[in-house]
Amino acid sequence: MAMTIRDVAQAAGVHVSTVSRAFSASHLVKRETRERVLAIAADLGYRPNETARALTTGRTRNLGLIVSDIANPFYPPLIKAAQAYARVRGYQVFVADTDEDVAVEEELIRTLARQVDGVILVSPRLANDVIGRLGGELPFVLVNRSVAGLSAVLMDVAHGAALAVEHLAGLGHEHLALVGGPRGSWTSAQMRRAAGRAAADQGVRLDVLAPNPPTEHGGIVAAPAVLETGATGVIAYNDLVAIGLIEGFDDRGVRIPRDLSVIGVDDTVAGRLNRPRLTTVAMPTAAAGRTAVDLLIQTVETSGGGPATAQTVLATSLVVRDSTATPAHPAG
Amino acid sequence: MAMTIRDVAQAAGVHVSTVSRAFSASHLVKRETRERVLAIAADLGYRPNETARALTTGRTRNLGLIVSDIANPFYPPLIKAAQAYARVRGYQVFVADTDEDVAVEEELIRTLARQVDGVILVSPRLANDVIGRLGGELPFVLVNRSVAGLSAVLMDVAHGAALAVEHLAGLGHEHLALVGGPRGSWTSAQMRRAAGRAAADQGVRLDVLAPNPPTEHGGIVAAPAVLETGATGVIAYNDLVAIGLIEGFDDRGVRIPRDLSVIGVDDTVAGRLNRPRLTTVAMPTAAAGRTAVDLLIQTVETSGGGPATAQTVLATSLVVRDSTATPAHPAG
DNA sequence: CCTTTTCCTGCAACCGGTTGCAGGACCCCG
DNA sequence: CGGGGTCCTGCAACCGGTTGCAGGAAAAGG
Repeated sequence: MAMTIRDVAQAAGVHVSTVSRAFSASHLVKRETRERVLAIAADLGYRPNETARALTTGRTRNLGLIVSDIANPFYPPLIKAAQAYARVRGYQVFVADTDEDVAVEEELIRTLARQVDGVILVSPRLANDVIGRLGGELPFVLVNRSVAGLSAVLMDVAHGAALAVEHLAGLGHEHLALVGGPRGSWTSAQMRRAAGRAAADQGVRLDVLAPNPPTEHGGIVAAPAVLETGATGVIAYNDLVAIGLIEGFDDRGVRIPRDLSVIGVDDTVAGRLNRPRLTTVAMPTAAAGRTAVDLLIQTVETSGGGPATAQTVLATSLVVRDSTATPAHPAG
Repeated sequence: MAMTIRDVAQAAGVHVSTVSRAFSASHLVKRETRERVLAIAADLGYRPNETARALTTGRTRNLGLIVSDIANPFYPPLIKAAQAYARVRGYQVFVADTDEDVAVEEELIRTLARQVDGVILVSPRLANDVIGRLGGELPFVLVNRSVAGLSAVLMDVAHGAALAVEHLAGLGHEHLALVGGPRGSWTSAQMRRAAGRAAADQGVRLDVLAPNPPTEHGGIVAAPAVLETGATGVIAYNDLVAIGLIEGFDDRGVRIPRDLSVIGVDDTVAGRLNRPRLTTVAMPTAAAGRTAVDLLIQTVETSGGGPATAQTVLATSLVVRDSTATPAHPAG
């Protein structure tokens, strides 16, 4: 079997506690003793058993990252940034996928609870009170969701939605549609409110269609309903939905951006690869991943340091590409 | 703090070992005792501490899944299938990303080693001997890589590559190019060999360009070199590279499939969304994920049961879409 | 030279479970 | 009524580390 601390102790002729301290970087052990122990450990190939260590210290140096759907291109940049940043901070990030299933989400959190020091929940679908309760048992950081008393990293999608409305209104569109996201989505609610306000300010009409699955298929399915509203500009919950919409429109002979303008949200590769290239609200996903890890580590390491909850809001911007244009039949 | 087994024992008026056995589903405890214990545990909100359990049993019921780049659309379906299937088998899958960095890959395996019962390595870039050595310390299952003595799930990309060559030759292309993948990629080596053989069989010329980063950018960069070969049909290492190539060609005024035919590998969403829709070799990724988990659990649970290494080969197929056509200037 | 500090290391309990062993209660049978 | 099984539960050691406490040795101070 693998080396244990006792094997090292024996080989070095010291007590296990000395070996332990040599590794915990304790200044409590004489310099030359520590160096000797570490040298012996190294050539015995000893590595401390993190599981055992976790049992006494209560700290695993692992973080959980829960997302609703890894296949959504919104997540990978966030995940990669979180993992890379955690690594330099000496932590490990475990990613799990809930498949958009609330029950799985809760169960996953419970399962993870004992194996990680804290969890990052990205766009969770759980109800506020459930999240709040769970937050009492384990350090949490939310991304794209705000719950009283919990730290969160928010992306200013409200501002992004407003920019989208203004962009379309500026092009001359007078009737817009908003294709919202799934039930329980904080982002969707934010968009809806901000878009509504911006539309009022700009004096344009805005119809809201929701809820919808946050996927390409959701977009395809929603396409006919959008056409029925008669809107000439559409803002979708995310890039995937936007792409689905475009596909659905295409099947009905409606061309983008000639007949209809479409805006997505997230700025994913999918939107960049799509033809026409998608106009979209860019979300700072990598920054969000890093910030979430930073916040979580901070919370974990100052445990009991009171309610050090922090909310960070990251800016969004509008990236104009080829899926938006002036309306085909300007009013008047 | 959270409930421990001792709290439950005390509340139930029994010894901790009895509580432990009540949970381990031991038939060693009287039926009514067990029911009482479980009831009390339930309303105390007790959940066994997996970390502690792992310490004595040596089993964590966690599996590691290491991929080179989560952002590559090839992985998500595999990851989702693996996680979903593992869940029904009572296991948890932790995903980690190596960022295409061999050093990170090895370090990750070492870090994970103690926290999981086994690891699935998807398209690893590590050298054979390193993998073999690591395989001695921890149960492994490889995907898209074959190393003597280790279980593996292979996708028959060789057959897929041959189909691609035959498809192009059948359309009338007489000069093909293969844009290979990164150094250390088993898949790339397989493709190369099989495509070479098929080209010879078909009596067409095949130029090989490698290595290349397995990304869209890698394709963009490789585009000029491909044009220089004068080939009229191109097979790319994967869909991402194919899409990059198409983008690179487009920048030079070369249209697909009018001027050049392009075939990808993997059948990812990216290829389906791309315009023109990508002709590609479909890989059974979801099945591979499930099979890998199955194999790994089998290996783990029959530990010491001898070298029960199994190799599973999954079939691939060619999906013809819009990025391939008859050559613009047929020879003759 | 003796007392006080400081520095280092060993001892042993503990984290939260699991499990081999032993013994008590009870039943069956002769 | 005694001997031999079953069945169940408690005891205690153990998994691989960590850490408060105590004590010995060396260094500092008087």
